[in-house]
Amino acid sequence: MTKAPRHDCKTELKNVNLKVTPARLGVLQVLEKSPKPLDIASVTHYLDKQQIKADNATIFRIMNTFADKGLVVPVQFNEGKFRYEYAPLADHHHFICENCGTIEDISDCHIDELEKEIKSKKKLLIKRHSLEFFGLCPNCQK
Amino acid sequence: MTKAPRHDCKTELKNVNLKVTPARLGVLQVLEKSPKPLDIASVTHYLDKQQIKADNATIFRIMNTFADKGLVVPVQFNEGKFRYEYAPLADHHHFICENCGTIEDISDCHIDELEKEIKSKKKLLIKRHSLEFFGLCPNCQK
DNA sequence: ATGGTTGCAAACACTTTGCACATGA
DNA sequence: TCATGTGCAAAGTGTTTGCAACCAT
Repeated sequence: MTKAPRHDCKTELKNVNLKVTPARLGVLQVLEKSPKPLDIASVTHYLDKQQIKADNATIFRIMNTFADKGLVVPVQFNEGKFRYEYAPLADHHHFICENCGTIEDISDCHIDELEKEIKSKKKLLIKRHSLEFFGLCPNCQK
Repeated sequence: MTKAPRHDCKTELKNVNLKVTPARLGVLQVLEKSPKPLDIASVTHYLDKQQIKADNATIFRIMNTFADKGLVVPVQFNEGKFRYEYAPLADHHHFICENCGTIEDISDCHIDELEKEIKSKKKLLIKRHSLEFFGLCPNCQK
């Protein structure tokens, strides 16, 4: 699998015809370094800490733009809100603790084979899938 | 002792210690007969047609109660709202057309094996999972 | 009789939008 | 410069909640 150049968010933005602004850079950076999908509140908090001033509406707009451009993937964990995951990191799945909300990565899912099977059976064009597991993490089982 | 019919909604409600009311019966009925998860608006619409008067807040409350009791499973298809599926029908998966919103059932997913694998590797207690495929249905590919 | 249910309205959380101003290329 | 991006405030959804009245058991 190919990896994007590591520290070049600017190029990444230019590649998809987006102007480089502080808010966009900040959002892209935090998403790239986050091991789990982030909600808007978390992104806002990160930008605050970085002294990057950005309205909530702007962050929503940025996320929607990024999603359109394929930079991020919106996901929902039955929380009633969206989270966003940096697209190149999005080819794995998640376990969500129903008690404390901890999110853990799950990989090694051979869904691809399943997708092929479905494609051949029905005439569906599958672009992506989401697979989440819900339950209790080790701590919350006690 | 008279034997209850198989799909007796009243009995189903009593079994989980819920009082039998017109709204609850209506909600349970429409969920049982629906081939796909329904959002609140659809349920409201159905109740209207059946001349069952019920406030939106009541329907939300009923859904949450049903979810607590395990009668229904809330699901999200990245639409920004919840849908609800009658639990006994919920052991399959879905394909959602990103263009027209059509929902199609997908079955024959052997995720169970995967779950076992994960359980043995990590100390996670998995209670359920959700698997959705997104893409274009036959009509929208044209 | 009484506790569980509901209607209503208000509050909430999340997300979108209109418009004027600011900014990157 | 000029199209694009942003801040602000307002509005739009979806969902929850407080409280009084209501109703199933």
